[in-house]
Amino acid sequence: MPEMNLFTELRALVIDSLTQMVAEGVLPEGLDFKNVAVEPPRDAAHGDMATNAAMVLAKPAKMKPRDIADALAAKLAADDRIALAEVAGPGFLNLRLAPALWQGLVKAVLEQGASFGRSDMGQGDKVNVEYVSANPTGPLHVGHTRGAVFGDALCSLLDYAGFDVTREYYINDGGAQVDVLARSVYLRYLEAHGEKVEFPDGTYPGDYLVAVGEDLKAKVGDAYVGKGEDIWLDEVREFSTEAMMDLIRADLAALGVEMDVFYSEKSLYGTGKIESALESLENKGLIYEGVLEPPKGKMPEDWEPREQTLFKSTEHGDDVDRPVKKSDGAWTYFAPDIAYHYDKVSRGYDQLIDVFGADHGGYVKRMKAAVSALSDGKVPLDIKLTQLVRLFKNGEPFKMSKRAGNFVTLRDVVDQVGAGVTRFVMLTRKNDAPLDFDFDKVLEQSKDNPVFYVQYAHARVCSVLRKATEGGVAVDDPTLAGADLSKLDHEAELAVAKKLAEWPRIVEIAARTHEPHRVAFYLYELASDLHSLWNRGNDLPELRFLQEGDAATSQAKIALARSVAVVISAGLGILGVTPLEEMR
RNA sequence: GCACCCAUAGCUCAGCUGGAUAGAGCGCUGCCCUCCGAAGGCAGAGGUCAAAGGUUCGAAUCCUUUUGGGUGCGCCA
Repeated sequence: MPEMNLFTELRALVIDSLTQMVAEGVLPEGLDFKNVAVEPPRDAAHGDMATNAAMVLAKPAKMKPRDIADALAAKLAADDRIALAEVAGPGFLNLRLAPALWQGLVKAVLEQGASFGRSDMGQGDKVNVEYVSANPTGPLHVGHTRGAVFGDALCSLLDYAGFDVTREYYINDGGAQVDVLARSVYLRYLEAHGEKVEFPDGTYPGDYLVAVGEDLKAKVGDAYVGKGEDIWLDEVREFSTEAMMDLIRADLAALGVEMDVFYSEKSLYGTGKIESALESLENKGLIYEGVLEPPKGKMPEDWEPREQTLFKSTEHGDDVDRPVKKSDGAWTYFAPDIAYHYDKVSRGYDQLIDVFGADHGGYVKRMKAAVSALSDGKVPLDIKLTQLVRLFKNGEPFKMSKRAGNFVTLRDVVDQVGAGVTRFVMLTRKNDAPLDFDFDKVLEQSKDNPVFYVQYAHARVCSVLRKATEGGVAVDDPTLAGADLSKLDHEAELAVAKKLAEWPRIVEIAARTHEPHRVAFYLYELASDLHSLWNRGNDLPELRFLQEGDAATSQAKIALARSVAVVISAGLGILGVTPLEEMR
């Protein structure tokens, strides 16, 4: 496959050179090169890339770092890709690369287009990412929105990095909350029949159920009026959860999120799935009857010791063992969760990822313990927690009472600022850090608004392409890729190429750490570099992308600009944001 | 009480497998532009990376303890 990751390419060169040095007797046999890194130095004055090889190997080779570095530098300098190799500091080897390498990189971007930066690190491994999984009791709110955006971007990122990804939603349709939903809908149904109803505590008073009550009336007429729960509960529950899932699917669609699998919790009951999952644990000797100690320091008021069926999760890293059956013999919520993850493991995934809200942090250990036990430690489960979203409007906290049922919904946000802006902003913070979302600021057209700044860079490039075309200069990608890129020799231009070179590396780091926000930050930096070059064109006309009357030079410079747009477009694609071609 | 997450510039936050003089935006200070390649540009000041120990050639990053904040803690999902 076509790869243009200069960092891995250069690392391979360094390793080759070290291997040669071993063969020549300069270095002793049996060295481990695993920790040898080739990275961009923090300070550009230190060159284009730096390697720590000499320092890492000094101890095992029983040599001075300086001596290793000198020998390695001499070897590397012989390669025509290396313009300069010099030893610095405690033993760093700083490399300056030949301009042709950077020019070749621009060409590679244009040739590979959207797949420049794709990685095969995933090796086609099957990954299941469960996200959103909101209770089917109402529309999605802002908290869900962050989880949805994060999970979806993570999936795209993993796909881009060569994993085989399944996007999955777990429908909590098996617990008491769907009974509450059913009763709430029933009240709306009575209301649709002209009855005056009140919503007691413990029901959902939200307006969004009015239409569901009316739909129910349209379907069954007055068949349930004046009847007891035993008559209507099952039917109404099913009718209502389906209605809610339709609502949720539509919410997700508005955000541009499409799931591959919706997995029903209810389907685990009465089908033997929970039983067989627990049997699997039982066979490993991890199920027993016992009494838990009360939590210290926070004694529940109605605590009394009870014997329960427990999962020995402490054997797999949990703090205490967890009950899987209530004292009345019914399953706890944890039991279907175990069965669900057992099912995921059984479906042959190499890796599982769960995206939860931060308020579920307490379940991380027990879920990991369960998956570890169920898969005999073979399937890793990573759980990503998304922190709160704090809403603002014009710098003022934007509060709504959830109790009243008028919480801020995903729709509220998307309708006001658009799906693209919503998605990008939700990814401008690490998943485990709280996020401030200001309805006004995210639409601001200025440098401190990353969404705008990145889109603006893309739009600017498109504008140049349009102008060039108007001026009769061919700017299709094949033509640009074939341009004389040796004309790109200005330090300011090479700086942009160097930033482009980081893209494949960013993809791999972000994919490995499961942190899509790194893509958003990188795009901001790339956009910033483009704007910086653009601005320098104000003072130095020779840095302008369009060179009047010189098609060849224009094409070389536009090739660089176009490369930036290609990478921005690819990056935004991962984030699920559509790049803009103009912003007037 | 216990567990998990967090603590980086005045503010909001990045910071890769541990790597060199810790970065960005805002704000502040100074200079420049009034162009239409636009929704400003350039430069500067600003840091005990919460504290203390430890590991290491090297720590914001890993380990331990402490302080301060958030979340959660048997029959709610």
